[in-house]
Amino acid sequence: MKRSTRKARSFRRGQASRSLRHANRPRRDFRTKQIMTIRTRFAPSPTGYLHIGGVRTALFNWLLTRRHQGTYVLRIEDTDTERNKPEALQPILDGFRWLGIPWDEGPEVDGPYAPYFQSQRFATYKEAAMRMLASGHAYTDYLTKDQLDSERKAAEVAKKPYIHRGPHRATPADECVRLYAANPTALRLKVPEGRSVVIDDVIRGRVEVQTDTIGDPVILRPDGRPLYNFAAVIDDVAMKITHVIRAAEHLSNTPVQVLVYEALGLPMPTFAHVPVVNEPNSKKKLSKRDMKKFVTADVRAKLRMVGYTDEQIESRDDLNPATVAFYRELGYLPTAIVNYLARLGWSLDDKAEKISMADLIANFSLERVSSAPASFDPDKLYWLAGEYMKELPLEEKVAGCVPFLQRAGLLGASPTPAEIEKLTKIVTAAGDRLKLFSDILTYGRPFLVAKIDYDPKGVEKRLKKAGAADHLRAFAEVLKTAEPFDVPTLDKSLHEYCAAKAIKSGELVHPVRVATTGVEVGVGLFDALAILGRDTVLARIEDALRLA
RNA sequence: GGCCCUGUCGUCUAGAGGCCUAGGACACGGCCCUUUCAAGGCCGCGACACGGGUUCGAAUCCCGUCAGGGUCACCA
Repeated sequence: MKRSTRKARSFRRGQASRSLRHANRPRRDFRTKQIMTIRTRFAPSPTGYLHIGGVRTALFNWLLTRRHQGTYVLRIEDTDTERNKPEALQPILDGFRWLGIPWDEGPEVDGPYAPYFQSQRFATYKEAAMRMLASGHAYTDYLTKDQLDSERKAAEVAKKPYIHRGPHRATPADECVRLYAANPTALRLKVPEGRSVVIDDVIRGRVEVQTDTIGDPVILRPDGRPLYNFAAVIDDVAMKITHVIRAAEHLSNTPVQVLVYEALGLPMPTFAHVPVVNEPNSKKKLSKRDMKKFVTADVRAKLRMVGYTDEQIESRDDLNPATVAFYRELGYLPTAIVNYLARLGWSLDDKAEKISMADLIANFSLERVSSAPASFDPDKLYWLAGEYMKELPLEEKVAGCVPFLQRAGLLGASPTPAEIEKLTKIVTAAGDRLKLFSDILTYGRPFLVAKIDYDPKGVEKRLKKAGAADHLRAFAEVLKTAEPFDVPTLDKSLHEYCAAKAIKSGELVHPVRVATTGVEVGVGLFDALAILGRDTVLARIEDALRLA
């Protein structure tokens, strides 16, 4: 078993290098049975938020179709009507649009294989299930939930694996059809005995599973709603999906699906199971459940800074670092998120980290997707966010900051040209310090409030220091006549003052910074003074002297 | 527990029998620059899970062990 897997893997890698070498002729060289256009799909269930791991899977699907001029489908798997809420779809759609991962077919855009909601396709599943019932590939099962549970428990007590086989397995097909017509019930797939199912996975190689280890799964509920393993197959075929690219957690479902393809005599797609995304510094899957545990004190502080109350953080389940919404709320650039996610478990070569969307599209291949799980690294995402922010045009940076300032009450609903001009100066002065749009709240605050708060630590360290007050008073006199009140002049004035008094520039720079901005950390001092303007600077120094 | 998957620096990865004294990136530490913080420059720390084979030669191929993970629903 292990042997065949490893062989398949090295075989796969051999293929990868070949297709890399002939990257200019992908269509011809692409190693699949399909010659026709590639069609992939991402099939979320409406949960109310976009999970970071799901986005990566979707991205891989999307990237493959962009590279090969294929079609990317978004299909909504909402068959579990008890759990899914219709309004829970919008955040997912919004999220993908914001990230720049549009879908060619699916909700709101439709397409030739509509509808793209499984809840609207029940007739199709029913029809297919009836065919399986008639051909003897499925059978009726009247066992109740309680009976099933006790079977399961009995197997557990006996320490035997629970492999369900219903009482009607051996019932002739026409009898099952009659039974169902008279009394509709759950339908199960009749898993063949004593053979194996082989999955030829692009990422994992050859995977072989014995059918005797697979219980007969329900494919249709008594009320006609299909189960995932069944509906997915029917839809993938109906929507002509050529490549099923999904999370590795679905690998163990695949044998069941393969049996459904076989039972219905349907063509099989190429499978690619991408490894799961793990929690930061962990070997555990970044789970959809208990995401609340990622809301650490640090995370909470950031959310509060951008304007969320504790109640909101508590009640909304998308405000945590496992969702896309979280990064959007904090002002991460979507391009950085896409780049980061693409590199998580996939690589272009031995060097590339920052890869543009165009390069991603030009070079993405399933062959270079790692087969081992990858841990999500918030630090690296943060770094990339900064890298992308550096190259964002100034006007776009300013525009990105505006909503954050408005929410914090530092800017009105419709900013005046003068306000935008000032903000542009602040953003310019902030330079590379601005990595996230929300960083403007830190760097911009001293310039946007009428009255600053003085950081007690800064006051203690810089203003109460011996000599600081005297220098501050004397330098304020210099500032009164500095003309023009701009960066070069201020720079020159301060250094001349320090030279004249024979003090190091730091002895004056630090007190002036704390006096005029209230804090020890911020944009360059002369930039700060110039933005504030002479009157404000003098007034704040005067205020500060009362604390010194 | 059964089945399946996976093991290269803390993390993401390069690596396809000799280009490996194992490369890059994030993080971390130090120094430089400097007006604080960023940014930038330089330097450093740091990994082939283990044990057997095969081979002149193994991170790479084979076997085993160990470890981690995924999954075992009338969820998806």
